[in-house]
Amino acid sequence: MTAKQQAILDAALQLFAREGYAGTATSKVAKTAGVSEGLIFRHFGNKQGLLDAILEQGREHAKQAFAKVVMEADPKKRIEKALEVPYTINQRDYELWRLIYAIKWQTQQYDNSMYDPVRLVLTDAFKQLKYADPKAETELLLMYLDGMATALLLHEPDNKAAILEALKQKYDL
Amino acid sequence: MTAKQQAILDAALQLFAREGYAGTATSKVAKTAGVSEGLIFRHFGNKQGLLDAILEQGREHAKQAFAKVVMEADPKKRIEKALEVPYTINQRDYELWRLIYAIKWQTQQYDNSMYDPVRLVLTDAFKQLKYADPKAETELLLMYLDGMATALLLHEPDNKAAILEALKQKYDL
DNA sequence: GTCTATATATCGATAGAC
DNA sequence: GTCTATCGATATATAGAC
Repeated sequence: MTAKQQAILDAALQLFAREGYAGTATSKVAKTAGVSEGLIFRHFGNKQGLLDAILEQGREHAKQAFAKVVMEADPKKRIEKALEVPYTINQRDYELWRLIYAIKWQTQQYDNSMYDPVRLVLTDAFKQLKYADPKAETELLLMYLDGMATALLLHEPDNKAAILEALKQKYDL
Repeated sequence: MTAKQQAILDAALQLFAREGYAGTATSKVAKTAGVSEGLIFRHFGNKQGLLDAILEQGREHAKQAFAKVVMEADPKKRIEKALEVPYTINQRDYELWRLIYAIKWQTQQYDNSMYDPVRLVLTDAFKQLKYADPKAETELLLMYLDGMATALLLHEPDNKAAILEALKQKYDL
């Protein structure tokens, strides 16, 4: 990975996240990165290849974010760690996450199976804690995470901590 | 509103929702609607005007969806009605909502103040019910709604009803 | 209101030199 | 690895006839 390659990725991430994938011209990516337009195609094949390279980094981030949840043995602590996941996202990765969230609304590019390992361990936790419908509880919790992440990425509420507290209370945490 | 005008709006909504605003050519909208391309610009000025016309309809839908929540006098019933809002969306309006949700990730086009009247009445409800932090509870509930709407629009979970039940339980409903 | 024809700019992508 | 130059296709938008 050369410096110019990384510059292209950085510029593309920033522009794709802010103005959309289709809304961003490769010429603009090149100009922002300070490289020639041809270089983009030399390194990434085509525009889609450039997006794929960025999203691949994103998948790694997601895996890392949920690793602590999956590894937690205690069911109660596992749920608590899951609720905290959106808050563990580093601010400097926000643009990457905004792109991921924007892309999922684009044509059938949404891969929901990514969260299946998390589903498994959460359902198990709710089962151990004798919840009436562990599967429904899991989906509900994932929905909350989605809503919370959306709020953080789009309008950063000023009472973040209080919201998390109110949520934890609903799970007796 | 002539028949062809409506045909343009219908085609644009479908295509913008499925392939994105920037990703959809006006020529494709014209072809799908069965009209000439020039007619689009005659009626809507430019491509952005076409999008605005669609989103204006969307704002009306949103207002209608939350009307029953705002009008409910009983605080407990008000919260219940709010939780049910995503389920009241008609399936044939899904494309419109998908477009709205996709657009909100595009450059600062997100207008969060739209929900301010709902915020007001929900905070009031939580206050009446003696919740510890009514404002945090309101934001939390709105996040739930966002996550739930996302789930319904993107992958329609098979246990919708059970999820709503699990959620209602958390508010003693 | 609607269509055909066209202007003009920009798009993604390639070729070839260094 | 990187740049310059350029291609053909397609984009938004306009003009003028009916």
